Amino acid sequence: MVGENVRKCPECGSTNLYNNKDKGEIVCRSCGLVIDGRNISLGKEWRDFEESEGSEMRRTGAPTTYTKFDMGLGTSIGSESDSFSLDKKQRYKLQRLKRWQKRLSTVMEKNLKIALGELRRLASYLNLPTAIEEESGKIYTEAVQKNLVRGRSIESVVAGVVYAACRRQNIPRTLDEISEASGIDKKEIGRSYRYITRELKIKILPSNPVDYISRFASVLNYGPETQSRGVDILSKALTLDLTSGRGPIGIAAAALYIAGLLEGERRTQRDISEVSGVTEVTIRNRYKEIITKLGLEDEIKKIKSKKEDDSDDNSDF
DNA sequence: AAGACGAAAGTGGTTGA
DNA sequence: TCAACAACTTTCGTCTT
Repeated sequence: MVGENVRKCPECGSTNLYNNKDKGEIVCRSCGLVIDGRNISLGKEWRDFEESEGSEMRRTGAPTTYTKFDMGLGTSIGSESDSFSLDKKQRYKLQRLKRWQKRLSTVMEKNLKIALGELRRLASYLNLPTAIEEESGKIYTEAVQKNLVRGRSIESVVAGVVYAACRRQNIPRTLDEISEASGIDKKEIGRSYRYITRELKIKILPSNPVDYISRFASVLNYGPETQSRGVDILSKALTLDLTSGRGPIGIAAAALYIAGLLEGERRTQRDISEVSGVTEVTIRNRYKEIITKLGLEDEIKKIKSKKEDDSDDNSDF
């Protein structure tokens, strides 16, 4: 990964940064800090990164894109004279296309224009990679074509669509985050999200808690050991039954909490609750479940008594 | 005083009759 | 369409550090 330019990690000053495109994050290799906070507007740089990493797609003029209402083409189907050489069947097809385009451009254009503007705003606020924006645009276009936006506000549907796109690309954003970015109520987003995915038959696998770990960990200033420990705990919990039906975020949060205890980087439940968006109670419940099922109770007790005992730092695992 | 823990009641969504 | 149900939240009291 070359071409990372001159950015430095504000935490440790290292220039050894890693652009994790999958997660939409820029991470410091030395201290694990996620540098690209979602509130920082870095839209320009994002594109730079993508191009410098050899993505060919953006080299030849405007790409076709779902983030413009007509995919950026601006083409309209021509008049009769274009079709003189076509046979009957094809000409009929062409006519139908023209009718379609007319309907599309009159009824849906306005809606799409507004929606895609909102979409872009959201994506840049949340610092989402372009792939998400594309997918969101695609989904939304489908939704409009199937008349799914009727009673709902454009904004709420856009928010729901963005959430869906994030889920599909395994780039986790919580409902809370999208809610904050869009100003739409969490419930409302969830509602339109469910509606859209159901009607469009978008299959979304239950989100993997592991996807949340790295982001939460960096916000909480956990070191890399704790982070991988958290993933470790999490994957063990996954192989047991612990995850079915439970909210993945709560599980991720609890796993991180435990990892913090085990690695001596203690955070309060409230801290974790704040960054993860689930309550302390839920974290506690998952926490208890996990440690009993994984047989971690003794280990944790040991650590706690060690703290009372003396603050020796000869712990080895 | 702050954090951890847990009980009890409430909320919104899913499911099955 | 409604009731039962599970997961999660809110609130609050108690214990621990």
